[in-house]
Amino acid sequence: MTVTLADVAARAQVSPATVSRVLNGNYPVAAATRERVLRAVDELDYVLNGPASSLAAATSDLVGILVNDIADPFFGIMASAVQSEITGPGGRAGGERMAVVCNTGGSPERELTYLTLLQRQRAAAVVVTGGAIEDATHAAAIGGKLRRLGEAGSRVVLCGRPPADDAPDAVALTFDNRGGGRRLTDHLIGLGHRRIGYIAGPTERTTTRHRLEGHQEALAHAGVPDDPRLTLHGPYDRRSGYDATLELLRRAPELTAVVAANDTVALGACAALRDRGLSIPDDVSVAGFDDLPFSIDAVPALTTVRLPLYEAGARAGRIAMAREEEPPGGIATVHGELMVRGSTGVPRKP
Amino acid sequence: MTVTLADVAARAQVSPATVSRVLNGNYPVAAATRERVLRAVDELDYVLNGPASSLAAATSDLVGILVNDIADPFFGIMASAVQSEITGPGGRAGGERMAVVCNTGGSPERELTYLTLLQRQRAAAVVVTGGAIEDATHAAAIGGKLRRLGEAGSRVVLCGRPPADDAPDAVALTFDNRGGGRRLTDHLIGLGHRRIGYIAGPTERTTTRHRLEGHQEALAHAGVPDDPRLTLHGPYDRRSGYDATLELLRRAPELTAVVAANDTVALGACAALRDRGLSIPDDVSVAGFDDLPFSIDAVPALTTVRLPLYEAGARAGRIAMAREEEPPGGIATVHGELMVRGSTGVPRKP
DNA sequence: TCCCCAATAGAAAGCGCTTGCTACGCATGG
DNA sequence: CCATGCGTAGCAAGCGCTTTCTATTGGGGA
Repeated sequence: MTVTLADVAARAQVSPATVSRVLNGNYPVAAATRERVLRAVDELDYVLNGPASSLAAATSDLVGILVNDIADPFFGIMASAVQSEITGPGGRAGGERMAVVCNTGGSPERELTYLTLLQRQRAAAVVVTGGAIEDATHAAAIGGKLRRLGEAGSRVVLCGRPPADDAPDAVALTFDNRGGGRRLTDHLIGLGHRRIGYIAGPTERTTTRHRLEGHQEALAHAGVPDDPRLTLHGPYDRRSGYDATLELLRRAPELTAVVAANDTVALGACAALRDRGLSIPDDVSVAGFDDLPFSIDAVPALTTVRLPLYEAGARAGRIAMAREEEPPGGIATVHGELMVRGSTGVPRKP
Repeated sequence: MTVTLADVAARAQVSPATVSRVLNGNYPVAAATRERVLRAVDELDYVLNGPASSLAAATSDLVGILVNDIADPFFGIMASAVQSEITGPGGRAGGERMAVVCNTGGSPERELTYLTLLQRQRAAAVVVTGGAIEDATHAAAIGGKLRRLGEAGSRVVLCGRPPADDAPDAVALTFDNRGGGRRLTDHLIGLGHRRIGYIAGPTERTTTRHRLEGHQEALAHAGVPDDPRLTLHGPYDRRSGYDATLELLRRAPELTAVVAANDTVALGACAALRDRGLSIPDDVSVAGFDDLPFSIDAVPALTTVRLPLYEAGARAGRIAMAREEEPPGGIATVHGELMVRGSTGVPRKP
């Protein structure tokens, strides 16, 4: 029914071995023979059987990319970058690799499930994006899985996630969330803000904690008291920003600035302020994090910390494909850049 | 080195066949035996070899999702929806399926390459999103590929793309782009607009053509002359909206409304208008298409046509998994909903 | 009591490919 | 003129799993 290597071999009057070698191009085959084989492939419309090939060769062309949420451009951009780098020469059988983008929803269980699935597929490499869950049990489970993946021959790269203790051979490209958070709040304090609300991400995530720590570091450095009532946690979505802003306004009407966990949350914060009739930045300044594409189109444009998501993803992809050297020690820090725009300004209130 | 089925079998004191049956759960195995096998699996930390399994069973757990651009939420949302539906019970070996999100960049060549790769992997199903290229050669090539995929046992579902002539068995969930475009421009005409600029997407794409046709239909219906100088083509990005708006303003300063090919383009249009000191909607109304999450946060909020991307993707996923019946004739039209918001209003100009 | 069938486990034949090793030429050098 | 060696091609042994067919039970109806 389906055309197999043997059919092609028969048609080209060579052995299956020769056909395989022509297709993989890693063994000398006389030009005339190759020609004949290629013609037969074409005439029969032959398509290699991936599973059979992977089984025999004990490797596959699959590259896994774990993301928390594909629908979120934060992850979409990284995934797109990884993907753009993993395709190309160097692969077996056609040189094309396939990216498997796996949506974990941020759940460690699903993360684990997908890692097992990738291990099952003998993935050539795995890129894990997004912050880690801060739970010893989960961290150990995932770290162990990553280690075993590495041992089984998959290259493991963490992108935007701190190094995993249990997977020492995994390369980590870590975002400097703490430093970015620090600079953002430094900027606000520099403008004169003293009462600053902070809408953090979900608890128990490294990203959330690091950004918040940067914020607190800035407050401490400037001698501004850190009122715990001004820090709220919530998911990384617009709604959370909206609700939290309303709550902050209730708790501290004298607030002059709101720092959001990321740009999406910041957009929600802006909407809440507008609905309350407050002007940005005259009444309240707003700052985000990530600098996603839409942030510049907010009105006023959002002050934020730009994370080079595409560049980081591309680098992760290259490292995963061994086309770029690993950073020394397997760890590199990716810094963000403060983008000062219209949404932050000097506080008008006394 | 790596643990195999045979190792598990040895440890559980059963035959490999039994282990396989326990894992696949499609053959009666006594509870005690199953128990013993499962324990051995656990103790040995066994992970099934996917390629071997796929080879022997002649099917795989992979589901391909083709998108033009993962970084674009339009596709991200659909991909995420498809993914959420393909996972779950009914699958072999653990019941987990893997979504392979493939970034085609809108190029028919890459589309073809990925389809071949999926065929190679014996994908269980393939969901193709996004508009088709209107080129007879490419359409035939892709249609033929889809047909062969179908013949090889993969279920093929088109999501947001018109039916492919060459792949009659592919299910198609088509967006009513023409109707949406029609309603959008009807709305503007109803407000009193007569000079309406249209920033279309790239030429030769069904999506572009259909939306534009809807616009023209509305103009014709209202007896408004269709000035070809007011229609510009460009990619589906912000930049295109920005540049095209400037150009439209140059060509027709008396313009009172701009319809953009999608929300991202509309955001660019808004930015251009703001930079020109024009107010929205008093000087110029702006409308988008898709209703992506950020559209409501534009200032003023964007009038647009909401496409139920998540619902459509989810449905495509279910159909791909044969968990939902195919629409009659294999074709269903998904309608958009006009969302009237602040970015459109009665024209102020005479 | 005996036979037959349902329930369960095993043996073994592949699935389609890769690859180490072997075999065959033919040109070259001693 | 024969030994040497390089350049190609073929043989055949798996890779690890699934699944058909067969074997072995134990139990219930006749």
